[in-house]
Amino acid sequence: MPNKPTKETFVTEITPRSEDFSRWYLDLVRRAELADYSPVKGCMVIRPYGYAMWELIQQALDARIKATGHVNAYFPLFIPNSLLTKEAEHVEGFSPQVAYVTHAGGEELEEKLVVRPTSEAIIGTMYANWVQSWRDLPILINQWANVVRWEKKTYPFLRTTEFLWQEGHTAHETEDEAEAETLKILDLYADVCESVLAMPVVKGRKTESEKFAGALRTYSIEALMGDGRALQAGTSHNLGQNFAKAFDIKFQARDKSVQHVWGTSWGVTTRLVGGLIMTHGDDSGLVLPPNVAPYQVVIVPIGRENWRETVLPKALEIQRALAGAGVRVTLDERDERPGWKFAEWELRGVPLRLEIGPKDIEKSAVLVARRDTREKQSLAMDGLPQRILQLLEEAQANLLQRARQFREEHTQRAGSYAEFREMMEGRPGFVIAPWCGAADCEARIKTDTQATIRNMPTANVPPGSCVRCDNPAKAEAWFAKAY
RNA sequence: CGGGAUGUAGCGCAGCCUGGUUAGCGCACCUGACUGGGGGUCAGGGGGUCGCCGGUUCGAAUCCGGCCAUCCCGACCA
Repeated sequence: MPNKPTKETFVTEITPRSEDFSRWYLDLVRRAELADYSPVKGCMVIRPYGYAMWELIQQALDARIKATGHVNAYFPLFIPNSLLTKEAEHVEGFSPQVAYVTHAGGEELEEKLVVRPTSEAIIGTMYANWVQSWRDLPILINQWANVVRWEKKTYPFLRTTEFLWQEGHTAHETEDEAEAETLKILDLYADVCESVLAMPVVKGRKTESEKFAGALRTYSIEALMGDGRALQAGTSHNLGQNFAKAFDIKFQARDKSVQHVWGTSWGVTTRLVGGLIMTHGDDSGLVLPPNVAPYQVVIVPIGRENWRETVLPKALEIQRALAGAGVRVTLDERDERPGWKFAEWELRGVPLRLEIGPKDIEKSAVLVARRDTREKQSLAMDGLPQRILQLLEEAQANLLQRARQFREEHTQRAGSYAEFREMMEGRPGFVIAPWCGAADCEARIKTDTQATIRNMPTANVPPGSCVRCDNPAKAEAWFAKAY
């Protein structure tokens, strides 16, 4: 049922966040035209507005990946099945999710092809040909690609059968270098999340049971969504020599010995778009940080029947001035009522709305409404672009600050298991607790509370015993119910 | 893949139990007029193989069977 518009929400047709977070999210994805369901099960269409957000994330990430010495390349979508099966743990981990091509060209293929769920196998195979000497290292390659993982349960952006991502694959001379690379990328991801998406993340190491199939160690960044559930926003893996041994990636070292390379791989996906929605959105719709807003400013002309003659020229002038200052700006000159346009652009999360009407022109001013705070103020036309840039920065900073505060308010420390369970049943969020390191303890906690260890931010061993058993603690773990 | 629910216009739904003219409502959409600083009003209009296949019947959106899809809850995942 459509909701009555109120002063607070202004928007119809979106389930209130507090009423049903999941429906709110799905309504928003559809109404803001970010994505649409497709005829293919589990596969969504990313619509232009949603794709524009992904493109901005790509640009920010790509620039940072290149600035740290990596280069882009492209590897095939299809992988011969025999290659995928070379690394035992890797196959075992991925086989339930793999899609195969068995027929092509009107015939059954001699060897079925895997539609890549990730590219370690094909890239490792190529690296084996490319590496001879320590002088060939490191190899620092990234690719932007689509991958397919057959999922039982799908959800727009957060979990779809086909998704877009970037995957970096590097090969190094030493273990230390590979570990440094793994952590460097983790920092890079965290920086993009915080400075571009205004989405604070917790960096840490994954447990054995949650690590990437075939990796030595997996690190992740974890964000907290508006409903108190955690979202894995990116992963970085130290592959050790596992894939090098499986794919025979060897080099002659400085000391003349022949050794296997040390590998890493790392990725973030279109899931980030979902994370963005769930971090900042409200009952009126999306709230976009300026750095990922396809439009940072929308200009809405206000006026009487002849506004096209009286107001539009001024609006166009402002548009040109802002565009000239590097602002992504659009002018809404559709023949709709202003109030309707306000609601529509709020739904789409545009950070700043400029209202320009006869009254403003008279005062040589313009009315600015902020999406993040809903504050309105009149600004002089003089020096407007500089003031707008300043407001965009303020909005960006405010959103990060607000999200940080939300996370802090939803992060607790548990001393006992009783307390832990109570916290997990009560207000959702992160619970920090000492853990003994045993997989069965971890599994038991999941059965009892649905919470999993998201990651372990430090290598420090906390004093005392495991939150669930009496064994000494080996790590401080961040628990949460996760997407 | 197990348990529950739902498929009727782009979206949200009524009609089904108790079969029977032309399948209806709200929003959205199209045309026109008046409007225009927070989702306006009026008038006119377009849009449906009632998820698919089969059965029962003189007659099926409605009853029966099968299939498919989607959503919610549990086991796997970025």
